[in-house]
Amino acid sequence: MPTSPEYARSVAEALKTLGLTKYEALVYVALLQVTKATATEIHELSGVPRASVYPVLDRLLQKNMVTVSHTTPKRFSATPPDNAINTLLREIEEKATYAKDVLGELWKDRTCIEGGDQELIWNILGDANITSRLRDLIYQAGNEIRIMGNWALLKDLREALEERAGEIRIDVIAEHWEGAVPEGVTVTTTVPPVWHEKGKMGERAGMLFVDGTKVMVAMGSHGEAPTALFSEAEGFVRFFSRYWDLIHGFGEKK
Amino acid sequence: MPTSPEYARSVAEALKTLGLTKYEALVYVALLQVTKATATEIHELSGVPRASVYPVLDRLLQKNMVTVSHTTPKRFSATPPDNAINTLLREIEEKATYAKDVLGELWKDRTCIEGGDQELIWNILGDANITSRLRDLIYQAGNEIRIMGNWALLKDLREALEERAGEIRIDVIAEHWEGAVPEGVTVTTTVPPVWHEKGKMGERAGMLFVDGTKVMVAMGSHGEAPTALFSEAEGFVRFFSRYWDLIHGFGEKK
DNA sequence: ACCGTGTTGTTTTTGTTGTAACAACATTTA
DNA sequence: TAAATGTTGTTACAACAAAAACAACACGGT
Repeated sequence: MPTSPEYARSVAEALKTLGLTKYEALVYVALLQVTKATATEIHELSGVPRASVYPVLDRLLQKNMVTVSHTTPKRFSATPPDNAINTLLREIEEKATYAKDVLGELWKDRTCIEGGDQELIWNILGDANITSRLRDLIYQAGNEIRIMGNWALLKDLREALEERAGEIRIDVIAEHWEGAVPEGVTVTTTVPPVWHEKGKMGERAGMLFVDGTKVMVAMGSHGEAPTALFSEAEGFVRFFSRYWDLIHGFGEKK
Repeated sequence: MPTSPEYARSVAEALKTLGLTKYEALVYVALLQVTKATATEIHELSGVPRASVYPVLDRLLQKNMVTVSHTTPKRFSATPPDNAINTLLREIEEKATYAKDVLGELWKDRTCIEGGDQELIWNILGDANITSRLRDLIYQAGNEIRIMGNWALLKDLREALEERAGEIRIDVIAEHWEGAVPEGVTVTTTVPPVWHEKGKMGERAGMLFVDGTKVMVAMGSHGEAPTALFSEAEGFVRFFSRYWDLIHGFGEKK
């Protein structure tokens, strides 16, 4: 039984995303809590069946998470978590850059299907994903950014906006702005548009124009999982562009 | 069928270490090669059974690797690999730091079993793991480093050695040294000790002393998987220390 | 009525999880 | 010294869960 309280579960979960199995996680965590142990001790400490301990330790050896001393009986010892996890992580990051390389190539010369995809409206699901997409759009903007939204949405984009502030024109419409306004950014405060009133304040809501050709709109979830829309469709862009101008008329420069 | 040749397999492998399943990888790679596609097209492109495409796309949607357009039929589009993979990676790295935190705490106050583990000799398996361990030892050295080895072993440690060069005393014994010798490092060249002659030259071989109390010896694999030994056992340390002095007598400062 | 889409089950397969049995060895006991 | 006991390391295999592969069907549009 791990002396640790509830951490056990969440840590095991974390280790699993790093590529370990449940048993591997259990054994490693158990082994961390002593300086060394025999297979049987590990079995008692971790709750993993004794017979299963051996193959598990083999795999952990390959992964450089434990070391073995060839005495009788064999003794095992955990490598310090910092080293062990960094090793795992390096492996993963390596694969990641490789995948990025190859897939990036593949993607560059993808075949352009006729019926232009620019006319479609794409959905992005999930809060984190929406923020992530907005950030990407900001970083990849060519010459102009216009963004309007509540603070819940804007606060996670400050960093990205600041970084682009020097390079391209950035206009912001917000109910308010907390902290310093970055150099090169124009902030217009105005009465809350529709999406600010809507119930829960914590929900991200707003819209982002990039280069006058792309729009992303986050609408706040109506009970469902949060969803945002992205499009380069002309009608879609024009509609929200009008809306922007309308609101902009009300606002006051800051 | 993916238009790509043999990459397909290795990329799928890489994506799996990032937490995707086989189907998820296949679908994503297929979808990358076109600007957009319906479920049926994805099925044809990827070889994944049509019925399975839907749940797979759902999961990819959650992971922000594809977007959906709610037309009839639904259209799907891959998010650019850079963004997609970074999102995956961030998730994993987050878990990793969490695990490091919690496990680091756990490890700090592990219960010290009697029969001192310092008297044991520990085995480290695998080439990468050996290098990684050597590096860790170098970074964590308190006041002195002595290292002797062939170039195959030394060349991967240059960086680590350079970093510590200013802070602590470092002595190196090598058959030769390529490139500039870092400031603060003493290199002694000498005739190749036993392990240099042994057959294959590419194999890492050598020994590392840290603070006069810890030794790690990499012996070159005799057919088996490469193995290194680590110990703080007094007899073990003394034995190799003598050996060091012996070799050192032959060498010439450089 | 027909075709393709999207959905719902069910079977097969794979890999992990869990149990049982056993040979090799060391230690104790007679 | 030899038998008895207990532990270690291995092997085989049952149980289970998740993913993969297949089959069937309701629905909407033509």
